[in-house]
Amino acid sequence: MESESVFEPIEKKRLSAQIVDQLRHRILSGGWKPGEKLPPERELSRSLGVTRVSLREALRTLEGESLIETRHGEGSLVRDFTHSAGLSILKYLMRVDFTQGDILRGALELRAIVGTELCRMAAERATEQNLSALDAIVAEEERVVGDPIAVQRLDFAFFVAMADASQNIVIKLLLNSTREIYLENGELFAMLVGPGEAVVATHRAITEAVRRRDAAEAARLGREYLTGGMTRFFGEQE
Amino acid sequence: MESESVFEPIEKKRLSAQIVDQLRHRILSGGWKPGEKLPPERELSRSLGVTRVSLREALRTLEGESLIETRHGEGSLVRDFTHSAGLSILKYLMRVDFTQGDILRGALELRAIVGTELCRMAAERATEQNLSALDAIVAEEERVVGDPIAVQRLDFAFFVAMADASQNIVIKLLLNSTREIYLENGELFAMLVGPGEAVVATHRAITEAVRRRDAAEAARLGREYLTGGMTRFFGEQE
DNA sequence: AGTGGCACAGTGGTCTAACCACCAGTCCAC
DNA sequence: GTGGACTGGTGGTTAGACCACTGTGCCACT
Repeated sequence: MESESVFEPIEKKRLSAQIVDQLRHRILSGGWKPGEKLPPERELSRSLGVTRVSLREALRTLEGESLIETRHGEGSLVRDFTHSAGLSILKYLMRVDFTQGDILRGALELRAIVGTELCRMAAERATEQNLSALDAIVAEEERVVGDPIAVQRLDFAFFVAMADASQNIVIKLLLNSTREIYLENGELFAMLVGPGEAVVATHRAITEAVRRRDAAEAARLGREYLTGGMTRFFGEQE
Repeated sequence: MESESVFEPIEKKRLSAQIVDQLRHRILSGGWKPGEKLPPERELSRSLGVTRVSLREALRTLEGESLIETRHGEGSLVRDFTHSAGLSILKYLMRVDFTQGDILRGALELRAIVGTELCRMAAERATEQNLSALDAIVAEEERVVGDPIAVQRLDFAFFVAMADASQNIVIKLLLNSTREIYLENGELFAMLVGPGEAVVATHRAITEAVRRRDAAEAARLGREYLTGGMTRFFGEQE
């Protein structure tokens, strides 16, 4: 869709965003442990070389991610993200090497589970419009089949379209949570899904199964497709 | 575990949190449409009767939820949450009646899908420690079996313990995203899961299947349990 | 000894008022 | 027509002050 520029965009980030990055990394990597208190805002802002205003904007973001909890008159506590945080932190968790394998494996497992049933639901409920959207994506994939990254991006678009077809907005939200992970790790996922030709063939087969309302076949194809990468990557799956 | 007080806790909320509630509701209910620009900060803060500082803290939270996007020199845009937001907004989306049925149905479908496979994975991977945790929850359930809300809370705890047993932290994060929904809608879910005795019986059966490493049976029990409520609520499932 | 009231120090919450930085449109000089 | 300067509108950041809440310890009273 969009053309790719040769140049990297210049990164300009708000102070608060930079602070968030720094503090979040510290929390996720265990530099601050659950239950521990952050330094007082006045002190922390001084150490960071910013004003309390900027720091506080950052704290609101971290609070939104359930990584900390701020209490008036007491201070800010680090929460146990394994118990409090949602999928929004997955992206950052994968950057903190630290058991990265486990996290990737877990993500792929969830992807396979949900993706399989997604195919089933799409086959049961897709409208003509949904089918057209799927067709359009497959056609576009055929056009760029030689470019692994382009195919991998369309692979994500294909599943978003399937989520639309499933008429289940909750699954769409779940997919949204994973979009950036998918797009930021183009090479990794390009390897996982295999050669472009195979991807397109599978997508076409799934689309046809959906068109025939053959839920069982759609689910079978989806499952095979989604577990294939895991097997290729981790060896034998359990 | 914790004893229940007779009194409701006094609600004290930060200004920024109140602003977030108000703006988020406006976005999710369609009062501001995707692509639309929010009023300038100076103007919006004046309308709300707060300073820019408080407003900006609120905007950082909304940005973290991917409901808006703020650009230096331009303004803040409303994003299309169906395309950008993650599961964190599900809780609020359910409060905006507006197709509430669809959202609940979607959430229950996802719950059934993931829960079923969760049972399978737990059976394949649970440690002795995981099994003890499951036993403890079932025992506690037996103690409070007459109190539907208490049972419903333990139902959630049971699935968290199952997620621990699955050794899949990504699914744990997914569960975290739904915790508040579960706890805030005690009566609804208490009705969905059925009478306490049945809940406990199922949990015990699942625990035993996990102990025997009988993945197929665990999955079957889980599936039956999780789709039961949907059928009861929505009538025949597809 | 137990109770309630009070003062104090530490910390988050909010406000004010500037000024800096970026963006888009306009107009002008070359 | 191309590049540069100007300008108005908007977000980003700063500084410093003051308000509000929490926990602690002391004290007076019972």
